[in-house]
Amino acid sequence: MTRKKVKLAYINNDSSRKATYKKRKKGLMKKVSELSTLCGVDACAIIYNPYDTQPEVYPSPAGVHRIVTKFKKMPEIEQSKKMVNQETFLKQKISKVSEQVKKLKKENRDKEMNRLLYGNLSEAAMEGRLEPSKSS
Amino acid sequence: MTRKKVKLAYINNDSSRKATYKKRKKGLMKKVSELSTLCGVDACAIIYNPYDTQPEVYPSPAGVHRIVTKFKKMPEIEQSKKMVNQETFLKQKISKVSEQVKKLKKENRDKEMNRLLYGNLSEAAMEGRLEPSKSS
DNA sequence: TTATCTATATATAATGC
DNA sequence: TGCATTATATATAGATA
Repeated sequence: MTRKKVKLAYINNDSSRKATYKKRKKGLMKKVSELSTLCGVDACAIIYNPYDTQPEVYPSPAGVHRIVTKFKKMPEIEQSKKMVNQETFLKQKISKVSEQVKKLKKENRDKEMNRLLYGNLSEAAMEGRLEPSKSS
Repeated sequence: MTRKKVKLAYINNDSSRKATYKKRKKGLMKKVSELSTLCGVDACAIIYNPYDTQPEVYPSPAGVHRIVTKFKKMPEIEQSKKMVNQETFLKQKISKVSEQVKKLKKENRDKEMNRLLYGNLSEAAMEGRLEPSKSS
């Protein structure tokens, strides 16, 4: 049974989008609640869906108001410093991959050095790491 | 290696609380981002931690402001209707368990009826469903 | 439509560097 | 402190009732 492997894009099918929304909203609210409890932080979430004029909030309208008021008092420039968004995620992922690349390159250099010193070509060749560098 | 089984309560140990905060905040922001994308909803999150004066927000300060403004325009009573919080979670759990209890009771009645009609005591007894009702 | 059921995907606690 | 690993726990897509 193939169950998942969802691409991160707007779900066109109405019923499945709604179903996903319901499940994920519940999960999200639980996560916010857990973070608050475990780490003693003040957190809130507001979700507007197109099916409803009212937003769904955590922890409560009053709680949201209190946090929002705190937030509004802060100058926008200060707020930006701690912004967390998709761009940040992507950047994190990129730097992680870059690190891996660096590590692999070093590994290759070591292998190559080994080959030159001891003529141990077979092992490296087996691992497919010695393809001639194509003219790119 | 025993790895997890965390109770949902404030983590006293400073370093592990901070580590947990970092991980879970990241996960949470990702979840908000995914919900927005998958379901095309307008969502935001604000997290204040004690280690920092600035909150961490999704999707951006401007986005939060926009959503928050929408929220503020709404009368409080309307807001309450769609409140999702821990109380709601608990209520949901309770009603789910209540349903189970109802189902099991019905099952027991059926079993008992069967016994009376056909004298098929053994099966029901094996399943441990025929304990005498205690005076409670 | 809502609820339940599982196979899988994802998140994350503990650990070592 | 932060990052990487990995064993587990949790979330959830898809199917079914």
